Amino acid sequence: MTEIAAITGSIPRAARIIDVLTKAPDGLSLAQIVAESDFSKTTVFRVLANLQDVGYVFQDLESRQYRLGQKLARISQTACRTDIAAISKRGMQRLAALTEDTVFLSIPEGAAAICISRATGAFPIRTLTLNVGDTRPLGVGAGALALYCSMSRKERETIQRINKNWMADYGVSEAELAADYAVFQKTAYAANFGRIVAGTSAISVPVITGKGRLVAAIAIGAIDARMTPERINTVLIPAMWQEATLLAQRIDEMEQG
Amino acid sequence: MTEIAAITGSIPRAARIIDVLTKAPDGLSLAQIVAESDFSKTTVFRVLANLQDVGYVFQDLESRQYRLGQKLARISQTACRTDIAAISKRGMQRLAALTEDTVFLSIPEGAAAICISRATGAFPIRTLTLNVGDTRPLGVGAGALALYCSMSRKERETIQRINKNWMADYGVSEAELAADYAVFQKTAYAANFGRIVAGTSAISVPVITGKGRLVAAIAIGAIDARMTPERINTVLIPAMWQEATLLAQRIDEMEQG
DNA sequence: TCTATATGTTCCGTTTATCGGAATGTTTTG
DNA sequence: CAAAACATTCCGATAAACGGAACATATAGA
Repeated sequence: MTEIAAITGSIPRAARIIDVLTKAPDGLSLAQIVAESDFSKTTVFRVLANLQDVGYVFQDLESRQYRLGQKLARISQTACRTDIAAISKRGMQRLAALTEDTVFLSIPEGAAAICISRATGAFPIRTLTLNVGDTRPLGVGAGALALYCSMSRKERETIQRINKNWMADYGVSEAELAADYAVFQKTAYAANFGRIVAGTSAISVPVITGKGRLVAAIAIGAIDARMTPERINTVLIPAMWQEATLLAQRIDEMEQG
Repeated sequence: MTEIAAITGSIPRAARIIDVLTKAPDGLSLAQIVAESDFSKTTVFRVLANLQDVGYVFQDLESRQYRLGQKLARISQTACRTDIAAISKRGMQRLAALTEDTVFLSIPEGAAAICISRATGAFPIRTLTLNVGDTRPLGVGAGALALYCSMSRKERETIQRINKNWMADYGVSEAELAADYAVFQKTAYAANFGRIVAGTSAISVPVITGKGRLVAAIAIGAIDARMTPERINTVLIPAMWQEATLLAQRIDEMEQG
């Protein structure tokens, strides 16, 4: 019963407009933003005026089109202290090439997992369950499950409390999550067989630095037929562990040097 | 007559809080943000809740501290399509080493100039008129003046209209700006002798790509004693033009390759 | 372990910024 | 030069934001 909740409040509206502008690096006219955002012309105009005041947006002198400003660029530089997406790129591509499946990289953020990178392999049926930028409650989906299972008991409890409703949206009960956790403890990887999208399965391993900090999870998704125990154990998991270790090392290096 | 205008409205408040968080990449507690921002606890809490909803901010699970989220990182990547600050770094450092003075790089954004990079030379008296991130109305200060003077007549008129009040804040009249423009046309560089900060002078040249697009201005600032016509013409300007040409080439390469 | 203090979260009546429709300017287009 | 599209301002009604105070939770000290 997903009520189509209308966006309300200035900040969500501003975020929506920034989102629209993000998809058009070369700028958009007021009318275009109105069309994309479904807000009234006046509202868009006023929000844009506010965003201009704070430097997040500016208006091209000739075209009058609105574009994202440098201020946002500066903010984001502190938002991602180490650019894991960039560091991991090569390893992700190696995995995708080797396995021919789709490889995802997710990081934890609060009680959510965010997909920050994706690489697709050569296999003709592609499993694109997650787009870059998508978020899931920790524990739902292979990558988010690997992250969840790699956290302390206290953290896991906090997560369950926070994500109660969100998890329900995905139809995942606490019992199922507990079962998944138990499996992870035995196999040392997270698995999700067709729970989110029927016909597709995914497995995932965590990326943990030398100091024990959980930084990400590497996941591989494919159609069920390609996810045989045989292939998982002999091909996928070894390769994933290798890349996870490599990535963890590179992150350690970055944060020291 | 600078009335201390209290920040009002959700968007400016949100921007202020994001600013505060930008200065603390490792997160801040609610109380700390309240202290830094001068908003009531309730307001900060509510704004943070909004920012969490849109993914700009998240709360660390254990420490409960608030931090900037990945969403902002992604937004900023489109905000700066070519990272001029990064590309220019070496050249800026070369200039600072050669001249021993302070080198600034500013880019135009709407009717403003934003300083996006700075390099300091060895000379013991440092001229730090601009910080990275500072904005000036186009035409005020050497860098912003070089940008202004490199624009079309139509653009310059638009700028004057938009920046009328803002320029007045700096005590720059339209007549003075017109005079500066005339000088630029003759000398091919912008100069600002002690107008903004007494005792310091600055000169600037524009950075223009092969296709004629104005992308930035390189400026050098120093105490008046170091800004002799002799030194400007034989040392500074040639070096600046060289680096400006180099930078323009590198930007062209970036945007094609 | 229990108390005290600091910190974080919710409640609620008041105020004020936000809302969108309509009117007014402004620029592009035929 | 007229008409259409587009951008900006105005305005009354309303809903969202506001902050103080009450409540809950976490941290530190006895």
